Amino acid sequence: MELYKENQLKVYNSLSKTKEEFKPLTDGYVGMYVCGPTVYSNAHLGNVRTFMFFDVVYRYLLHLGYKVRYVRNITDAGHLENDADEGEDRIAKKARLEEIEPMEVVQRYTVDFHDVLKNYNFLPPSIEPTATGHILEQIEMIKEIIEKGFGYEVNGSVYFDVLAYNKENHYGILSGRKVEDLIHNTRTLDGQSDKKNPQDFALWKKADERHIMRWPSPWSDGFPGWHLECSVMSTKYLGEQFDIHGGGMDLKFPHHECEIAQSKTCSGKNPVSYWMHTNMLLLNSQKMAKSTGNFILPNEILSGKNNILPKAFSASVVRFFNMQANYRSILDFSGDALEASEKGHTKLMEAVQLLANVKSGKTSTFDVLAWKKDCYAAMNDDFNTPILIAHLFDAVKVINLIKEDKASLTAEDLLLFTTVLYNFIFDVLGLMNENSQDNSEKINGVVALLIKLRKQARDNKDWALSDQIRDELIALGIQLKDGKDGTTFSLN
RNA sequence: GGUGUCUUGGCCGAGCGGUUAGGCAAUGGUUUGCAAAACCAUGUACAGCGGUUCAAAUCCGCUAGACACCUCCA
Repeated sequence: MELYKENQLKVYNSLSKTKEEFKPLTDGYVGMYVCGPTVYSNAHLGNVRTFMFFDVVYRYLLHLGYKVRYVRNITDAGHLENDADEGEDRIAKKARLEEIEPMEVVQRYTVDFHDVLKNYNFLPPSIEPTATGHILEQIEMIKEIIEKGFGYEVNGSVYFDVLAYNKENHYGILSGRKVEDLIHNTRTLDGQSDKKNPQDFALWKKADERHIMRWPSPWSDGFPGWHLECSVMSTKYLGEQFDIHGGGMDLKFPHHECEIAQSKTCSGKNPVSYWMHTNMLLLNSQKMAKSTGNFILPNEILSGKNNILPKAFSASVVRFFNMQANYRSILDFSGDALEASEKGHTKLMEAVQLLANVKSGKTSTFDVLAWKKDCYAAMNDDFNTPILIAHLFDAVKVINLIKEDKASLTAEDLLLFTTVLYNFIFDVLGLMNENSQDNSEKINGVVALLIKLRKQARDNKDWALSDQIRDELIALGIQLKDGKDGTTFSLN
């Protein structure tokens, strides 16, 4: 039997602002769409926090036995700078600055993005569509919106008529806004707009002569508005209605609001059952953002080449750090916090390694079934990874007690225990045991030899020599650990 | 100005009406030739004020502070 049948997942829905029982539209199948990056620069750690959380959502859904179609787009056109209607296409701007082709920018940062995802052990989504690959579909959708009376053309550009939509619908339903309030509080923009009212957003923008990213359309040579691509691609690959739509909190308004308006205009239905939003990652108590320069790049953490952290950290530690906080909470990034996570991560992984050599006993002193239930309960409760990790440390304690002969598990329990632990650490959380991968055969052999020599010295009470071996190894980053059953080591 | 979220022990961070979250650090102990590492045990909290309740970190109100969105943003 599939695990999802015995695990009732609860999901916090941003739309209802409550935790709801998760019921897919089609039993056993889940459609999930997550707003991906705009590839006009490197994805920073704040961006990655969102993708990392949904990676865990994806992993857990798969673990539960759901068949998941996970769509995460790449925005490679149509994402405008400043005001969505007066600004300049982000990709095109970067290309002009760097004097390269727009698609060269797209390629460079897409490759970088994928490099980061690989380093951080992400599962690839089922489909990773691009905006430029769906210009035709976007034009079709604009036509449909115009036909239904919610889009209008002015000077070659097409806008969505928010006030018309709001008569029968609630524009602002997701972000808790009212159109009337928006009208009062919208800042006056300097550029003259073709729009009927400032809340309207662009579906298609006419490109001026210098604009290099452009496509022909019934209205003008131009490019699609940013909000459109997600409506188009989610509908195309997941249908008019699908289960989960994810993204960062900052996309709630206006991006997701616009998506709802566009999709609902075309299909007449609410497109998404569960809206999930991740909270922001802070650096120096401020939101990480490309525009302010307040950010750190994921690969800079791995290399240690940055001005923020005292040293390099592994991808798995960064994952662990992220998962120790709830995705709906603001998380403050700092070197101290990462270092604390690193130690906890090491403790966890060392216990996992110990587990491989643990022998079963006649009785079980630990209730493995109850523990397993707790682990699932944590994840079933809106993907509560911090609670899951707390339970994983219960397991660490048990493993260490077994090592000290103060606890035991029967063969059957030990197998279950190991399976569940591995499932959650590696399959669901996507952590990696880098330590074991780093130890090459040769290093293992050499250190084993030194341990042997040191043991001989110690047996002869030649403390000077044994301490020399120990101290010089530690200087090289190799930590010897004297235990009851001999000496082991770990690399720092 | 509008809207929303948040303020937990030395630090990070769960909990969201009654039971020890967890990690890091600290203290004591076990272990060790001495150490390191490891393990075991332990403490200090819920921004302030007021209210509801048998019971509040948890619900309500006010005050102070922080952050976010309202304009591109994961």
